[in-house]
Amino acid sequence: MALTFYNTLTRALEPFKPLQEGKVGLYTCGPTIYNFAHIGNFRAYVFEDLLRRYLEYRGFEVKHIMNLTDVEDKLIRTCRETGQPLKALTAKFAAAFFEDVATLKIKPAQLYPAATDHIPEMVEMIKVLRDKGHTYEDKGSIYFKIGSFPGYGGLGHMDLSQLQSGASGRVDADEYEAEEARDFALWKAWDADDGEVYWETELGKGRPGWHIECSAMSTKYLGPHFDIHCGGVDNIFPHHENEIAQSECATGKTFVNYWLHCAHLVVEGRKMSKSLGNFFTLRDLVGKGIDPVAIRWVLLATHYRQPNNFSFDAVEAAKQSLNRIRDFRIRLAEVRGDGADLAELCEKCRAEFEAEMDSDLNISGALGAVFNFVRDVNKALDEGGAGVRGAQNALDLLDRLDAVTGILAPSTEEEAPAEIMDKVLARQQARRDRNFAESDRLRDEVLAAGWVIEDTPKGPRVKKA
RNA sequence: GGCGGCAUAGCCAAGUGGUAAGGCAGAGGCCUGCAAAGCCUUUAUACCCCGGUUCAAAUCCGGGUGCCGCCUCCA
Repeated sequence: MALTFYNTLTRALEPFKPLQEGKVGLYTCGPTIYNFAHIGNFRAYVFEDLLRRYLEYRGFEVKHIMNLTDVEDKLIRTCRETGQPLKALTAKFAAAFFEDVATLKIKPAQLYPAATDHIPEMVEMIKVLRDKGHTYEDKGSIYFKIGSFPGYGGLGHMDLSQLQSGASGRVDADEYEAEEARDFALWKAWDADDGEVYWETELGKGRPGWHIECSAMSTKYLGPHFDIHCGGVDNIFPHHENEIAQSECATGKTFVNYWLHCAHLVVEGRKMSKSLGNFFTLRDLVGKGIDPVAIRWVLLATHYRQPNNFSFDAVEAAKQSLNRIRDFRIRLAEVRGDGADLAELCEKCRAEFEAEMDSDLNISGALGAVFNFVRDVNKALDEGGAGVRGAQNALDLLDRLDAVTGILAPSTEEEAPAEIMDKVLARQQARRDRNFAESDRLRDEVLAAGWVIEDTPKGPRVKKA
């Protein structure tokens, strides 16, 4: 079965065909680094990570570019209010973002180009658009005339005549300077509020609009026409719509073949908002002692086009699921002797996993296949029907699937400290003496210290509680 | 006002015309000195509501209700 993606452009499932055999150009809209990213943002980045990892699993060489938006209204306001230079502010949050990416085991993109490092590229593209008659100037700012691009509205399937100016409440329409409210800024002329944030260019003194950065940088690093562009559904209109307009008008080429967008995340069934008290950054959650891999699990385990309901019950369930996988791996690692090689079970799991993932990254179905595998192999182990080779085959398969999901790795927990192990040994002696009151007392002590004892035929196993 | 998405057990979540995957939690059993882990069995007369199409619908159509999103810089 062929790898298939749902393309926002056509609103249909399409077999994936890269422009170049075996290679994929992937551009994903990254964060605006004016604050710590929240878990809703990471839902998108985790989805993109899954996409990228699965493409690599499928043998594609993926060139993944994620931009960092480091000049924008909120940033400029903060600079003005705090007196900090723009770069100092963005450097701090960029560093925080990369820490968070590592925490969630997101595979880093090959490149994270920042908007402010690509002003010349943006100026160049705006000049081309100007020369081709797609722009107009007003009070020093340059706007893109959407009426000059016949395909405008194709991605969002928007009927332009129905657009209500300012309906989102995000802008003050009265202050808007474009000829038509639907037109968008390519270049914004400097005004006093911008303070020190400006560039002197052939277009005048000012700063770029938001949309142009993605067009300029994706073209620079992936070429004018590339394979996949991702983002959250909120990016469909206007951001991606505008990117298409700019890029296709500037280069005369098709911009992107496949547009993939993920649905939003809600928390406890409600839109995440500070007033509801359900707004979380990754740091907030890790600070509560939640295993980051459990967070990754919750963000990942819902199909990307479904709304994801992040709840603490779901985190708890994910944590238990993780334990199940980790315990399973421990059990496999302890297998000794000859026995079945489990080749059939491994092959069945692999085939089901791939079939589900091929189908527009159906991760829920794919994880279902993994859990069926865990159950079937556990059963084989119970019946003494598996040997070292089988266990190794199973572990190898989990490693391969972990390369895709990032949630099937062994526990990285440390060994229990010596004083705990002393108590474990003392408990063993008490058990041999059939002094169960003492052995249970020692087990409770060990548990109180944060370690769980599981007795196995080969002796006690000690795990972090 | 316009447009789009979603609604499946206590919770999370697949399935999108042929009779409800999987996980977590719960119940019973096996194993264990007792536990834990694991295994087995079990847990939705049925998929938001009301109509309709069909031999057959969670799945298609129409109408509701609720939630989420977009309609100029939010993943």
